Amino acid sequence: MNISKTYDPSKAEEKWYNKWVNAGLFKSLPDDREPYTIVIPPPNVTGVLHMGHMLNNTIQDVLVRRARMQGKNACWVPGTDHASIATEAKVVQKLRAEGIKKSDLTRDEFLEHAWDWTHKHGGIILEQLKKLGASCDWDRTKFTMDKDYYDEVINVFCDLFEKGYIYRGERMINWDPEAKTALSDEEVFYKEVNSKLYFVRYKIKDSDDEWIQIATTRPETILGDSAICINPNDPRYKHLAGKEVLVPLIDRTIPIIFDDYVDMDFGTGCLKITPAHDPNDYEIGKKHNLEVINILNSNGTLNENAQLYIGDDRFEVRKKIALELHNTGYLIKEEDHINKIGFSERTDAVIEPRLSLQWFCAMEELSKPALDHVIDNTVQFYPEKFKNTYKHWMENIRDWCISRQLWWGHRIPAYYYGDGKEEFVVAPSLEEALTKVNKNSEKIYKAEDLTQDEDVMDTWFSSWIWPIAVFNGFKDNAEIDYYYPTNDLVTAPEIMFFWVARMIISGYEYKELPPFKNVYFTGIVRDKLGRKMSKSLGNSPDPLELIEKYGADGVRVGMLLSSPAGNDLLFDSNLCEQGRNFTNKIWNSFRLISSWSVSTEIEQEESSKVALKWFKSKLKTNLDSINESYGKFRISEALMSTYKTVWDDFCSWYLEMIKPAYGHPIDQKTYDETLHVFEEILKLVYPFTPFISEEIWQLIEKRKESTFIVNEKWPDFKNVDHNILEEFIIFKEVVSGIRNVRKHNNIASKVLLDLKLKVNNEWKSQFNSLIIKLGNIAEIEEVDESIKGSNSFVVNNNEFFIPFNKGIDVEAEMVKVRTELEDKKGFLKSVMAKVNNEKFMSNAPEKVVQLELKKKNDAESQIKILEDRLTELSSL
RNA sequence: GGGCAAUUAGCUCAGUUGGUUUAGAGCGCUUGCUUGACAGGCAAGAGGUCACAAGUUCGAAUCUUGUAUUGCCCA
Repeated sequence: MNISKTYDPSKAEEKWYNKWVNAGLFKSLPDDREPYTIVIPPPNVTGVLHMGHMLNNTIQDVLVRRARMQGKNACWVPGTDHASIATEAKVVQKLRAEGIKKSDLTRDEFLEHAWDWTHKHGGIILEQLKKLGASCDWDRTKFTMDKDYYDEVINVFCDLFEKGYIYRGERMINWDPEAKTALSDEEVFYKEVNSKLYFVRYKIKDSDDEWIQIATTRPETILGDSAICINPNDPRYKHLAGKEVLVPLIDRTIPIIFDDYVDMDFGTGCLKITPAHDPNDYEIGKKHNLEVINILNSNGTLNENAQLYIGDDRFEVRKKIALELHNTGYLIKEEDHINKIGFSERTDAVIEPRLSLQWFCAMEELSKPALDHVIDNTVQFYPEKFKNTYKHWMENIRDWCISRQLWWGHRIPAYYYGDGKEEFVVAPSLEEALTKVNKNSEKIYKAEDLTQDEDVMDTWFSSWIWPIAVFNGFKDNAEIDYYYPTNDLVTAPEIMFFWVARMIISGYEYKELPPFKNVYFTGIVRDKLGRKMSKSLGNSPDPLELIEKYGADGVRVGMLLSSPAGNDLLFDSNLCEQGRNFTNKIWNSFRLISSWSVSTEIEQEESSKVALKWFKSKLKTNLDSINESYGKFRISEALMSTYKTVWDDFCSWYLEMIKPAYGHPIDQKTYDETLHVFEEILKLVYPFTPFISEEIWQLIEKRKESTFIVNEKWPDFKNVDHNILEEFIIFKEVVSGIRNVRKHNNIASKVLLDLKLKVNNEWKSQFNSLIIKLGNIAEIEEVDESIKGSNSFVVNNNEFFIPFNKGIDVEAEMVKVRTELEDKKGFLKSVMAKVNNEKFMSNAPEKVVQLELKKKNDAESQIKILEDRLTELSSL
């Protein structure tokens, strides 16, 4: 077999992915096996793969592929969400480029464009996931706007309305004047901005020349002022009780009120209250029964209520009014000021607090089980620290504003039959709405008398039922019973509240069970400098280019190498390079094995026998720790153990141990057993590097058509020989000792050496044949006396000598021995400090004391050996 | 401002209820290797008063308190 020197992933990956899919390996149907279920966090339907997806989906694929090998019925459900705001924004943008305004279209026409866009760009991301190797059951691909899914979202809305959770209410909401929609708190991000603090004076009504000074960052809202508020404890203003002031420029009369909400130290201690345009002011306004004067239109321009600057944009007005206040003597001064301002996550527009009639979902009662069952670990978070954050949020949960002033999404099933605020019904369809309306009405309404609410629901109001809806779980069926609760959810902590918490809430509400047992929070993928990867910074590599360059397996390994759960991953393409090198290492180990000619004539060498015995025990202990790491969701730890099993134990030690001399054949027995352990190793690496594992597994022998490595069982070894593992450690030290002697004396590895051994401690000779082989030793001879004029080293208190006919560098050797001696003496000193401490001897557990005594003895005999050696050397 | 984390080698991280030969890994670094699997490699090596200070203890990276710095969440 002619095997290339380096592994080329490009051909293997596409070939095997197609074969896997065609063989239906990723398909899952309920059966009598134990299920293992993951639902994908649905990416935006028109999005493209970014590094966050890469990390997230690699982890899911690793978990799913391993579960499959463990004989579980693994089901990974893929899909996308409709991303209401993001998608609608893109469609609007595209139409605008074509000269079409959204307002020129009817709702249905617009939706047609949106669907066109979705069909054109939708699902690209799922195709990209296939390149990564994602083993999803593609037949189950779900979209939050699929007909059946859509209906379930509507049903949930109606149901929660019936139960009294959903209500319509006036609230101060985050308004995006650009997208003209409400945003949830989570969709607003705050930035520190350099702005100005304007000090403006208001004239006290009916006074000659008495003024009061306020400080504000938003002078344009003066036109909507309803009061001036002062802290009742502020001695400076006590005399103003009961007075009124005039709003500058428009001379509207407003009262002076007192509330200890006001910070006496900020600004002048006088706060202007604009209930329509600030959430805190709104609360104060309610408390003091103030007038609410809304001076802004939905697009951020001023309306008639402002009296001035009608139709001008809020930021324009800020400049103009500042100037006018200055010119008219109202503006006392301006100061530079840094404050935090909310921006829209989607459009980057400055958020405008706005009073508006919205749909809300009351959360307090609904969310109770979701809080309790995370606290009691029914749903287990990895890493656990996120429980705190979760708890904190859930205990202070606020009602969820679920309406969005958009068209792309699930339209709110509320039908209005009159102008009154309460004249509406909620029903899944117009027909049902009509029935409902007419049921309690004297007037008979017709379909055309009803108008449906124009708004759609928050996207998260559709994805919060994802784990149920993907299995059609609102109707009784075998699938939901089998797959639900799902096992693991892998997602980013950023969407813990948006999505994870709400899924748990809906899970308990509709299934009385959690949607998943474990939540694995990944970190955020950042660049080397710790900056979050983003399009605008341009610091994110293109995932597909990475795959092309390093292979999917290489990138998968690279992503996982340094990403412990919940820790941010500082991504560097060096990691992928390391991943690729790893696959190449596996490849070359196979290349080596397959290069051997096999002979049935020759006996198995003793060294190979020992090597196999050791490696099987080693493999078993490694497997145990790998399984343990998986069990704790320490995926990068599992990867590192796997990596070292392959690289260090298998390649660096085992293969070198059994490698036949150049041109010589290997015995049949060793060869067969080696192939066997190699196959086990391929299974171990398979979850991380499925492509190369399959490629090699299929090259090892011609397999039956429809036979794949994934059909193999996850390794399960029995019996560990602990003795041989301990002996190996000593063996390794001896080999290192020999290599060091070679290095320090410039002796080529080809040169055969003699090794003399003076046994001071017991010596088990099991590994002797391997010392000879790996150390390139002619023979090992046990001696009673030290060998003068030779290099030496000590392992486990036994002395090893390598006579070398050129003689040794006495000076260098003495330096070496002295250094070692100093180390040992220092060590002994630290041990003696304990042993001589009576309190230690009497208080510490017997086991610990014994250990310290053993350390003492060992150190003492080592020191003696080294001192003797030094005397010897100096006599030379 | 309130809450929650974190701080261990140049970098990214492990370090189980305090004790297992004076702290481990991967990468990087240094020094040798044109070694018949692999330079995408091999071998050897350097590198840490475990943020700082005090305390508890026979014994502290590990527990307590304080300080500093960083990150996240909330207002």
